[in-house]
Amino acid sequence: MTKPTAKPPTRPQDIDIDVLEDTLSFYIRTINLAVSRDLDQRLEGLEVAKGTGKITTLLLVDDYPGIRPSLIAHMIMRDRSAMGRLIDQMEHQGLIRREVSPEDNRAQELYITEAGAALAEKIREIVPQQSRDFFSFIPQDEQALVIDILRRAYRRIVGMS
Amino acid sequence: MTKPTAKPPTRPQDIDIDVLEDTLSFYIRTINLAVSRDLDQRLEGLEVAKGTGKITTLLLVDDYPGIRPSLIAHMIMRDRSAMGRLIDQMEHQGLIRREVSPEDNRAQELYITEAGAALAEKIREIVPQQSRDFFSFIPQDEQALVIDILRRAYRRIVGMS
DNA sequence: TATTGTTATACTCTATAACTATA
DNA sequence: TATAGTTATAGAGTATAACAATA
Repeated sequence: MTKPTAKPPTRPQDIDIDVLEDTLSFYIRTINLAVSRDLDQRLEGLEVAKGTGKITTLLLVDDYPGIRPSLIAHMIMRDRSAMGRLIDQMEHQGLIRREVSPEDNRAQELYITEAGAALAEKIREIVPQQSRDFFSFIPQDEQALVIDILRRAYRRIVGMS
Repeated sequence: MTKPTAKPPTRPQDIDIDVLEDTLSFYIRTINLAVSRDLDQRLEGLEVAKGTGKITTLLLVDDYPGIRPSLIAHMIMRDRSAMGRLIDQMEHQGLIRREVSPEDNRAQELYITEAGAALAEKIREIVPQQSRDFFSFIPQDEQALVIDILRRAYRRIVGMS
């Protein structure tokens, strides 16, 4: 048994990532970093950035006037406390407003503002486009395939199916 | 034009997620949250948790004695400053150690410790298993398909191909 | 007793820039 | 002048638990 004399690799091409090579969670986690950073750049200055929460919240409040915070929290996989701070922020930015539910005084109802609706419109353009651009090196049919499978995963995780 | 009288949805099944429905980045970002949380639970107490960085670093240092921080930083998509703190932490935990490169005094070489090697062994079991378990509701062949496509995305992003 | 949302805290990650030492 | 790594800092996100009000 001799000490290994091989020089360590210096280029990404020379690296074998071990068991991570076949581990889906690894790819989800690393690609998430890259695509999230890219998205943040695209959204720069647009009051929405960092974390999937704001975008989804804006769209859902726009689509469903009166929707409750706890339902959105569920859809974006955050707890109520994180959701509360998200809403605080978006309310201060004038994107949404909250009312106490007349039916259940514990609960709130969320409504979009004019500024929020305008931003939602922009978001609907930018966000899907960013995704297509970022993954443009993956052929369309393969992208559709991945989306199809991950959509089912998401729906299963949040209990949509 | 009358005010909408429809009641807002109260169940995930009744929600349409708008343009996010066909947006790959959305699924990557949300599923990342869920799978990362699940992985953290599985790794509880194991000195490795939060962020893909530690796991990848441990495996690469174990596989490539003398590998440089900047190369690992590149593989895990972090900058040198984040990498430095990661190494600090793992060094304090006794998982790896660093030496100054004899060839280039600016550079460092990373080496695994006994404790680190032992942990790497455990990681090689747990991490792929967690991924398989978490995504077990996706049929094997579909999982392989997604991995295949995302692997190419990852390799492209970090310049392995 | 369970649920909706709030508050407080401590921890981690992130991004940026300025810095040193060496090449 | 460029590169490897360090340090400092400010901002965000995360997780947890305890809490108030209502049902």
